[in-house]
Amino acid sequence: MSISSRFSVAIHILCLLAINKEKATNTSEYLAGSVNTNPVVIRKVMSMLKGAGLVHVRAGVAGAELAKPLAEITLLDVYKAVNVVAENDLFSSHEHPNPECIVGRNIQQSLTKQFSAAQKAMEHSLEIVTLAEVVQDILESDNV
Amino acid sequence: MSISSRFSVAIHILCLLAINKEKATNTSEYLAGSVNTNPVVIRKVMSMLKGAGLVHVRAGVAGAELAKPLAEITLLDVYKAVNVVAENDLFSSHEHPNPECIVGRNIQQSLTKQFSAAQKAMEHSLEIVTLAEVVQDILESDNV
DNA sequence: ATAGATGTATCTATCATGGTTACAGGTAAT
DNA sequence: ATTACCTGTAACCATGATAGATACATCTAT
Repeated sequence: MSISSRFSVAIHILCLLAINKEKATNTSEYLAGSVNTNPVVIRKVMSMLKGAGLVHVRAGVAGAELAKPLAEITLLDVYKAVNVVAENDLFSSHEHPNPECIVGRNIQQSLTKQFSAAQKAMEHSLEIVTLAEVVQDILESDNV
Repeated sequence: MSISSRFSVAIHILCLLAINKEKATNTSEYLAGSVNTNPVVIRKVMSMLKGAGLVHVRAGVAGAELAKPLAEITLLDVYKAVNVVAENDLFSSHEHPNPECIVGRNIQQSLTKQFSAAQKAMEHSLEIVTLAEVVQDILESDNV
């Protein structure tokens, strides 16, 4: 299993919006060309980013733009926007363990605790990085 | 997406092996009854746990037992044993972004860095918990 | 030899993913 | 207002992972 590439696509899009300032050229087709996918895939992701208030897009008018400064968008914001992992659902548990067994009737509570902690640790790691850092990374790599 | 319940099943099995000391009764059928699944599912998981050196099982002979003390088995050990997430593959990235775009040709390197950090944070959270704690949790919950 | 267990191969239904086509509806420019 | 071009979305498809199930080979203790 793997977390959907919708997340990486979303990051890609947002970075590109930040770098390419000419709003009107940021069409779903242009973005699809950079990501190397279908324009509809881009529009679906864009729709989620719009719903989360990260971008401004208008039906019928070419181009999208960031709704916030780069430094105010964390990777966690993007991750939540594109809904790749549901709340407390990074790990799945077997359902309906046998309540007549001591392990069966108590393990879920314990698993939930540990799984939730692990998921939070991962999400916190995403929370401390902003898109500003990612863009800077990209610019620096390109200058080498 | 969600990480396979093979992981939670594996934890369940190991806890049960620790609690039910009568080795001979720990057959795949008995374990399946507690987990509430098919005995073959149990045997598949058991096969992976055996490969990782966490349990002793012998073909043809009923029952399994832990190969190590509970306190020496971390959740990370189990997670790796059942192979639910490949190395550096918790997050998937879109492949073949456009190398003619500055974002396209540099983002993967940056994503890999961030994704790998997030995955490590999650795995570290699993590493600091041993099965001994989970079993204790189970016993305590049951005594309330 | 037999009974009962593990080890696996194989098949199935189900579901998420990513890509695609098709089209409805919005907007701006002529 | 017509046109050209864009976004928004529904619908469909191929693919791959998952969890369950059947079937059977193989092993071991009695």
